[in-house]
Amino acid sequence: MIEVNAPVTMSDVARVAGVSTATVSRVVNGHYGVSARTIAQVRSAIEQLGYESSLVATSLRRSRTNVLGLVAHSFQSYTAEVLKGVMKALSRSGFDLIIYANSDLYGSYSEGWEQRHLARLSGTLTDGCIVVTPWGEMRSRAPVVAIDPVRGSTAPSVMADNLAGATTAVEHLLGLGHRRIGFIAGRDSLASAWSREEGYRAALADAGIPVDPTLIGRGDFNPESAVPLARALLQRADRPSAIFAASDGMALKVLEVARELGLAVPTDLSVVGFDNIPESALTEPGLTTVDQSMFQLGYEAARMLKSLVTGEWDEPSQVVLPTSLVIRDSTAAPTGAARQ
Amino acid sequence: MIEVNAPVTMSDVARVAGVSTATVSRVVNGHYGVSARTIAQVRSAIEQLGYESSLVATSLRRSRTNVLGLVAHSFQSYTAEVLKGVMKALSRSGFDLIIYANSDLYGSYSEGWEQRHLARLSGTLTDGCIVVTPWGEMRSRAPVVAIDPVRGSTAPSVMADNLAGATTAVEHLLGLGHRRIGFIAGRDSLASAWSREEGYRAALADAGIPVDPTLIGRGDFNPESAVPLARALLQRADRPSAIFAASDGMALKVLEVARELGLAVPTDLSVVGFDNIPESALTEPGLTTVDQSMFQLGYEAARMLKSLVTGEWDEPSQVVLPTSLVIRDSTAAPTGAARQ
DNA sequence: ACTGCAATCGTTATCGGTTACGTTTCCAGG
DNA sequence: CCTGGAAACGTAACCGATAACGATTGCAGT
Repeated sequence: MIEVNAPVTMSDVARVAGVSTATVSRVVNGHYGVSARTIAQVRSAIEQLGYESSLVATSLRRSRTNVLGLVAHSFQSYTAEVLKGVMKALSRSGFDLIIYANSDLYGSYSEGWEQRHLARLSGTLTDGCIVVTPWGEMRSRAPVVAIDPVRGSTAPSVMADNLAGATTAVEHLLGLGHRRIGFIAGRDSLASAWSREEGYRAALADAGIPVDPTLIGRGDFNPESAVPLARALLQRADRPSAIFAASDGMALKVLEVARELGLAVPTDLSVVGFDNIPESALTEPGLTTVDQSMFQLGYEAARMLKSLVTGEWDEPSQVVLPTSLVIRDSTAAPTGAARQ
Repeated sequence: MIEVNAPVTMSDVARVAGVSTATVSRVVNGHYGVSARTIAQVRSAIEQLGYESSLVATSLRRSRTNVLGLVAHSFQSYTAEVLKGVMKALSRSGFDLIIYANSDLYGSYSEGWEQRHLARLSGTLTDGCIVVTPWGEMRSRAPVVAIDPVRGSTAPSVMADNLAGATTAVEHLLGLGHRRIGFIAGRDSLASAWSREEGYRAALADAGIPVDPTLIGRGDFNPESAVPLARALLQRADRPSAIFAASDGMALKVLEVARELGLAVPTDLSVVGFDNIPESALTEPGLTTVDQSMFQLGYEAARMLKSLVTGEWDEPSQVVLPTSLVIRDSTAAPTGAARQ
């Protein structure tokens, strides 16, 4: 009779098979030095007891576990999309994935917890990690690939071509005739936030329009952070005719604020976001945004991590992925009223 | 100087602090029996070395880890939504979450791997698991909560009110005037598939319409499985004027097949799905479907698991959540041509 | 000064595996 | 018959932590 409630360990198998745990281990791992007859005995005992090796015990002793980790600072649409890409890349690769999420993700709580989790995992459980977090550079014994890294990081990373994407977005607004374009920036520490702001500035400069610092709001990619900034921009007498937000999450909040203030989009105000999260297609009006294929970000990050772990290393360590502008219904030419 | 590349263990801390590892452990876990002076020394050593306890080693020795697990058979929209709910429920609960995903999730490969992963995790790493998989009942030493369990399972589970949801969906079609309504069933082993079919039958029975077995296609919730079934149904001379699919994934494939066959939706064919995954709002036309709040499913499952793990146990073990019909543009009254 | 009990801290077994090393078995070669 | 060496297998150390237990220390009570 099989005991279902008691965990069956290797020594249980060893006892039943009449061998030592070392031999069981050799059979399980297919190592050399076990006679065919013994192998059969051990396998039969494993079958009979329903033995499964403990991931924990194995990883404590071994260096390679064939498990990769993903540590994310939050779990919204962005991360979910990234995750799908990661899973796709790991499909049939022999690597399993462990996603570690802590319970405080909804608040900003402690900045250091990703680092803590990374340390707790990478010492033993995982062969390497993908991190997607706005806080600091991660240090770890095992390889780490960052998605959307912090500014100035030289570690392996994958990111979108934020500069080009932002430039295109602003050029789109300029092409529609907008001249006063507000900007809501992302978290300053991230390379992406920086590049998106650079793109904004570059596009304006190219059009010969001086940057008005008062039209720039300092958000942090957290959607809520955009609310007061949008309110401030839109309640001004000389409000901008368009707002470019550095993320869709923030852009969607701009739409909300606009509605709250009685401004029609795109008639009274044009809004452009960045990311193209699934929700952006669902709003009314649909959000014009820069698609950065978070799926692709995850896919490439996982591919890179795999090659780092296996020691192949055949490509550059900082990958930049193209973006594309997705034009929906939140942008239009400015009306006379909003035009200055 | 801090060594970043060498993993710093408890004995490193002990050496620096001039105490034993047992004392370090006591300090880390806030146990009784350490003098204030020693605590300070140990803390300082921890700080200096950047020590983080290894999750693996800890969980091997301890019974409680304050980590819950999630094992899913695939990682599509459905699971992603569930996950968001789980994370919300775990927010600030003191429980962290580990999601284990294997690399073969894209194929159907081996039916047993969830059980294997569950065994590998629940022996040690996690205090309990949420499983969302269409295969079999899971046995584990630690508590397990199933989302959308297999039929006849008496284990703790969370599921939508599939019977009522399906009934409402079919009644909606009947109300529009449809009389020949096809059905594409889900994986037979799942309680949800069974109930949705029951709802289909019940609604027809209530309307006094005999069930035509040839109008029922046997899918398995995998979107691809719906393709040949939809083709078969729609190429018949007496094709149904409406199709109710047991999942959105399958319903979206029905839409594709209809387009391929030159049938206009909803003019020539009405389609209703079940789940309300995000994609269903994006298709053209938008899919009428039964919302089962996968977010809520995840949320409730996590809540239940928490109380099972902490031994509270204050609620029934099989939770059923309400559903609601979401009417979009894929359903309309049948036209004369399609009406029989 | 001596005993007794807490408080404090180290020693060691243990969790479930892996693996270096040692031992035994077996067979071929001298 | 003896020896050598490879194959097969067991023993025990070890991974990084926890906790039962024992040993030491400090201090109050007599």
